[in-house]
Amino acid sequence: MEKQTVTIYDVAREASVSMATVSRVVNGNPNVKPATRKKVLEVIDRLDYRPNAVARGLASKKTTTVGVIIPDVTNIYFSSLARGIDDVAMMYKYNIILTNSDENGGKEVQVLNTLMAKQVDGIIFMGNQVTDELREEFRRSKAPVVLAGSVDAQKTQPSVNIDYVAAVAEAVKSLIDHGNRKIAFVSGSMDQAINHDYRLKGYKKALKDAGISYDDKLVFETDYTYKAGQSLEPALAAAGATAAFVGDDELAAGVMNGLTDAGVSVPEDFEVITSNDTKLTELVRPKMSSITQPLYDIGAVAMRLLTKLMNNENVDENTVILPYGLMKRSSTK
Amino acid sequence: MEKQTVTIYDVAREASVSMATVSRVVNGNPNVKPATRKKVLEVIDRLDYRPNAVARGLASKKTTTVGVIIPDVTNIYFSSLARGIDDVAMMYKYNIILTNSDENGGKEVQVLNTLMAKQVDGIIFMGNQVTDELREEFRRSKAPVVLAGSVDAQKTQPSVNIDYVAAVAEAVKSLIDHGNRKIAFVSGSMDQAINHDYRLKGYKKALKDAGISYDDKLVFETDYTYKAGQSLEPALAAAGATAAFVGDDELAAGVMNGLTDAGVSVPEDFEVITSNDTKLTELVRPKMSSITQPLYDIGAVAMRLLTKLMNNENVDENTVILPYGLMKRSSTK
DNA sequence: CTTTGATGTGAAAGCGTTTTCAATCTTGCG
DNA sequence: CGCAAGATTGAAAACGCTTTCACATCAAAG
Repeated sequence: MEKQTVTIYDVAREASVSMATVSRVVNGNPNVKPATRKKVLEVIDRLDYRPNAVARGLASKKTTTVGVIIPDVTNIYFSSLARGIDDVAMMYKYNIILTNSDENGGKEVQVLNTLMAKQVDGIIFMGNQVTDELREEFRRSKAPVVLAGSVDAQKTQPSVNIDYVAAVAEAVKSLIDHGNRKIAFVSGSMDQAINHDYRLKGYKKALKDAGISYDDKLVFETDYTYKAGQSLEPALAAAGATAAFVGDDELAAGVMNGLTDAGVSVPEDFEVITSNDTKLTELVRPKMSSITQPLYDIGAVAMRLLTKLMNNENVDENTVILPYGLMKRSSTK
Repeated sequence: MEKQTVTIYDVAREASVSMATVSRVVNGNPNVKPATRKKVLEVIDRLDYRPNAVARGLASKKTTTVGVIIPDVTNIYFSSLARGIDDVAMMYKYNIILTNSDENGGKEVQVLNTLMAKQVDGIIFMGNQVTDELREEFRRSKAPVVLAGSVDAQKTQPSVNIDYVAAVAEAVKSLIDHGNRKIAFVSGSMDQAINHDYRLKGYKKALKDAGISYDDKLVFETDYTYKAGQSLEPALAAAGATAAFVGDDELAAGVMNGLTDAGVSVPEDFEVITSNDTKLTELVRPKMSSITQPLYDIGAVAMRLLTKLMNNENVDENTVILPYGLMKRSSTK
């Protein structure tokens, strides 16, 4: 006893009008006489008719769904963006197909292809390593692609970010202003544009402005995990660092706790400043000072931008830069 | 210059075979002569043909996408499940349409309807307040619905969980064993089945087993937020509690930090045990003791169960209970 | 009472696949 | 060599909706 689906045709028959008319009332097309509309609406209600979005998608070539590629939902930084994305997507009647990529190039390409096969109307990409292959896929896509909280050195795609260079420079400067000379730069893979082309650049700029020479012994390239941060203490000590700029909150929490566990007190003996201002900064003790970013908004604005692109509205600025700030909590003096 | 899409028909023409044959090779149907298959494959490659999943969905009545309703991606507990869901979904070639519900009944119903309109093949629901209306929608759905990490007192839907009653009872017992008599029960809304029908039941059981009488002054119904937990200290003190069982990790972190900030030392003066064993338990200091749950697996198993349901395979047990444990860290003696 | 320019409505052609069902080939065998 | 049983293929009908185009209707204008 498979449930019988009622189609637009059934409604048309019952209301003694054509499918076209039913389609019109369903889609809010104004060219329908009120009386007719009412009649159709009643039948729709009586039959509990629900339009089939797949058929609709095939006929109209619009699916009202967008693909979202995220490194890992489990990472609060990204899930915060995702939340912003989903909220405005819903606001504009879109749905989100969400897939985790682990920032794995091969997986990203594959996912991108299945998203395109599913005829998504647009794509939001998060991940900081836009390979040539990926770029090529973006280009081939008929659906617009916007990067959220993710940079591509070649700036070929629309994107929403903050000014990482300036933000990091400012954060590092604050550390310098507190008297630190040996400041560690702790972040993820240098293959990622955000680390290599932005954060590190900001770091170097701050050093240079203060007349401190750059020393790559102070640069720590690691995983974005709590554990990785936690086990960094010996290396940090060996390098003689007295402060650290960290590129991810979870990683920073690890660094800080590792330090604390080793008897180093933060911020007295060692200052830590992190990058993403997620909830985590408030959970740990001491609370972590951080660059602040409008996480939710980055996602929201990216999605909003995407809706414009999908509608072929013309947008004045393809790469939007949102404001950042610096929040002093207790992991810095 | 809109990109021209190549269809199955183009491939058929170029390969001088019928659409049916192309369809067969694309779908790996074995009834195709090897030579033909090769020829078609070559054309597909040359034309860079990519099947349109929407058309496929319409024709086959299968979309290979499942809907996932999540209270909030930003909550690590749920995003951990989501990660498990997505991974096995991908393993079985499904995609996930993810939507945040904020556990808001109205939104849930609405979302459920749009998911059904999009013809998802199945649905995974997270959220602990299955209203009658929701239950009715589930019933009406032709797509199977499984609950993940979420209970419905009426047990009408397939689900994957741990034994909350036993787990909480054990957790509370451990607190009792440490000499506590006044143990607070801190959790979310009592409207949620998981709190009212499971956790509280476990809590009462433990008390009863120990001959301690139940006192509803010790039950704190609040939001699942860090802030809510943090501001609970005065109330906890007023009630004379010396320990607390908390239903959510973020909330627990708030409780603990609130206590600490008020000069109460954990675990010496006050013990805290939490429920979800997310990353957060390790981030805070002291690290939080917790009930352990196979978060990722709950999601993964739920998705696996769903695949079976979608395939009409018959499953022996509709409600699967995964093992839990107790992890002693530093927030308990 | 005719003309005219909306305004409403319906017929039918897609949209790009899958899926019968029947037709056509091939084989193995006697 | 002839034939039944498979093995391969193709024709065409769905799938459920949107959209174009033409036709019918109607109120206002002349």
